Formats: sequence, C-alpha cells, structure tokens
Amino acid sequence: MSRETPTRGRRPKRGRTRQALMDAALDLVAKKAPFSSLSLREVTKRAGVVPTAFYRHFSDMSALGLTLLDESFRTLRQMMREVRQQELPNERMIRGSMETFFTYVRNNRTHFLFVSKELYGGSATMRQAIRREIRLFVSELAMDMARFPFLVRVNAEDLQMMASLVVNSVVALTQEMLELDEDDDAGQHEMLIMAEKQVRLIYFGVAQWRSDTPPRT
Amino acid sequence: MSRETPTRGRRPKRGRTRQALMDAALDLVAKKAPFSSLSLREVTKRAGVVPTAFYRHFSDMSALGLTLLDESFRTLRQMMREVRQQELPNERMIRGSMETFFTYVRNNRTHFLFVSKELYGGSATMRQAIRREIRLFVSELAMDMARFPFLVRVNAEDLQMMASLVVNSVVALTQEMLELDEDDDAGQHEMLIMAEKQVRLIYFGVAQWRSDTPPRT
DNA sequence: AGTATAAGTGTACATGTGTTGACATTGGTG
DNA sequence: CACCAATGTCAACACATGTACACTTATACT
Repeated sequence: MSRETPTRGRRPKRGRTRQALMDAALDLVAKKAPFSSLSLREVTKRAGVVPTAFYRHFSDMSALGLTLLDESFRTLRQMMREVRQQELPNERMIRGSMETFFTYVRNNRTHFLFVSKELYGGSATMRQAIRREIRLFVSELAMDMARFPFLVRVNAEDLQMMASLVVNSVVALTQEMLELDEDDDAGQHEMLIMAEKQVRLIYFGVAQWRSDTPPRT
Repeated sequence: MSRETPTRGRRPKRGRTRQALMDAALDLVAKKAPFSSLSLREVTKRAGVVPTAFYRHFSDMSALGLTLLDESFRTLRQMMREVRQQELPNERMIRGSMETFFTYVRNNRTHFLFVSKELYGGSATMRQAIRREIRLFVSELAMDMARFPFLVRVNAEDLQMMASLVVNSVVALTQEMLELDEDDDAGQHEMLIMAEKQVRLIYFGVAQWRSDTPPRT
C-alpha cells in the first residue's frame, strides 16, 4: 500500500479549517435546513475537508453549534454595550438604537439566521443558552429604563415586564426581517420604521403606567 | 407477552393509522427534535406501523407536515372566531381573551409546540404558511381595533402596526410558556398575568397615539 | 354471499451517516 | 537541521435512511 501520494490539495494555514467549518455550517443554515438537521459530512464537504478532519476541531456537531452560538453573541454583546452607552435623549435614542441594531443585523445576517432558527428549533441546551442571553438584554434594558424620571414609581417586576415587551418585539421584527430577501432594501427599511414606531408606542404606554393600576380603566 | 393478537399485529379500523402517524409525529416533536430532523422510519415506528405503510397516507414527510399544520390551525381559527365574537367591554375583554387563548394553548400543547418550532426552523413553505396565518390574525385584530372610538384618527398602516405588536407579543409569550414544564401551573399563570399586563400596556400607548405624531415627545 | 380496493406487511437495495484506526503532511520549536 | 505535535487524508465499518416491489389481509359495497 505504500503508494506515493502526488501532493493532494492541501490547506496549509494554521487554524483555518476550524473557521472554514464554522462558516460552512453558517452558510448551510442560511440557505438550507436548520442546524439540527445538518450532517457532519455535509459540513465538512462544504468546508472542503474530509469528514474525519472534523474531529480535530470539534468533538461533536453540537459542540460546533455551541461555538457558533458563542461567536454569534460575543460581537452582539459588544455592540449592545456601545448602544447603551451613547446617551442620546428621548426620541433620538429610540431611533438611533434601532438603526444601529438593524444595520448590525444586516451585516451579520448568517449569524442571526442561525440564532433565530435555534431559538425555538434547536436542542434544549441551545435554546436555554439563547434564552439566557435574551434575558440578560432584558435586565439591562430594565436597568436603563429605571433611570427614567417618570418610571420611579414602577416596581421592579413591571420594569422587567416592560423591557421584555420591548425586547420581544424587536426580536420578532428581526426574525421577520430575516425572512425578507437579502437585498430587499425597501422591505428592510420598512421594518426599521415599524420597529421604531412600535417601540415608541410602547414608551407611550410606559409613560402612562402605574404599577398599582387596578384592573379597570 | 403475546397479547390477544394471535396472528400478526394488525390495526383494523378504517383511517386510524393516518391519525396514529400524525400523533406520533406530534409526540416526537414535542419531546425531541424539530419536525425537519424527524425521519420517516422514526415516525412509523412510533406509530406502530411498518415504514412502507406511511406511503398509504402521505406521499412524503413534508406532506405530513403540511397536514399537521392544517390540523393545528383549523381549530385555532375556530377558537379565535369565538373570542372575537364575545363582546366584553374594556378591561374585561383583554383579560378574557388572554385567558381563553392561553387555556387553549395548554390544551393543545403538542400542536403549538409543533407550530412554534416550525415558525422559524421549518422549511420555506412551512414558514410561509404559518406566517400567512399570523398575518390573518393581525388583520382581523386591526379590524376590531378600528372600531375603538379613540382610534378613528389612526390610519390603516398604523393600525396594522399596532395589531402586529399585540400579536407578536402574545406569540412570544406563548413560545416562552411552551418552554415551561407542562405542569408548572405557577409559571403558566405568571405568563398569563404578564401577557395581560403587556397587552394592557400596549393599549395605553395606543390610546395616546396619533398617526401624524411628529418625531418628538 | 363475493369481490374489488384500500390498508398493512416483508424483503431488499442503494445511499448517507457517524466514527475508528492507521497513515501522511504540515508548521513551528528545540 | 531534526523533530514532534497538530492537522489533514484514506479506507473501512456498522448502522439508519428513503423507497420500490410483491405479497397478504381487512373493509366496504353490490
């Protein structure tokens, strides 16, 4: 069997295959089935690598998934922090936040597609992980809202409720936007407008709220 | 171990296997992976039928999926119609609607689990079908809202926006509730309370809205 | 009754899957 | 340079998958 292999196509660079595998998975998720119905061989083929090479980087497909999730959220958290820091007042704030957020979504389409499909369709651990991140955003937003002067009389529970309303709405709109064609600029812009209006509407309601509101108008 | 089935185990009744297949798929989705990562053989095994028997009822797994979707929404639409008709005024209306809706969700857990996972994780046609149904609910709600006296000055587009905000929020809460353990009564009730509060909050905002609201508070 | 048809069974096969083990090639370190 | 650990390849396996075919049985209808 000692046959001389005439230099098959090789991939020299250091940790490039690992990234290739992640990108391949992301690509496949973006234009095909959800991650859970993705086979190891499919991913390696897409990455231009032999199946067994997979194990050099991930023990398992689910390990790949977790890594992908981590990668998706690391930069997202970064961006969120920046959004929270730029302290624009009032109206400008909502509009500004929505704009930067949605541009970020557009620039990281595959990641969001991945997360979006895993939120409800993924494995239990996957869903749990995503949900944890979202709950984090909700808490942070609640903290920000607590500083609004007209919300001093609102208790913590209701603050959480309001924040989760905002976050859930933005998430839903994001998922709807991902359903649009990648270069449907008009549609995407429409989503942005809608998101801004919805959040503004919620803030109108928030301004009206009293935590001890009795069950009648 | 030999039950009262002397010859080969058979299923006599007319169209029972068809339903058994649907139930099996629903069960598997409820306690395992999403529908897309479900194999034909798995479903038939669960239904207690030989794999090839599948083709007597469905041409394909995706055909099964579409049928399941239809079954899920048919009764849902029915219920929605009833909710819309019971004309309770004001505060009572929100609470009442939420209660009947969420009890319905509890009583049809597997169906909702299925739809929830398919909304973003399913095939393109599947997602599209679900989205169409949701849009229908939004339109109907918008029509209902148009009759509110304090909304006469709101244009159609904004009405749609408001309705979709309500629906999206309820959908999100529903999905969150499905994540809870089946017999976590406390958690489920908490979700109901939250849903009612969120919708009420939105209505506060709605009451404040003017379609020509300039970009300032 | 008798029989046509719908429904279910068993066998079989080609294809895709995850994973193992032994080997080949790289790139960075001494 | 020589070496070695990391990385990639090949061949092979045991098993699951979808589906075709020929068959048996139950049900419905005359």
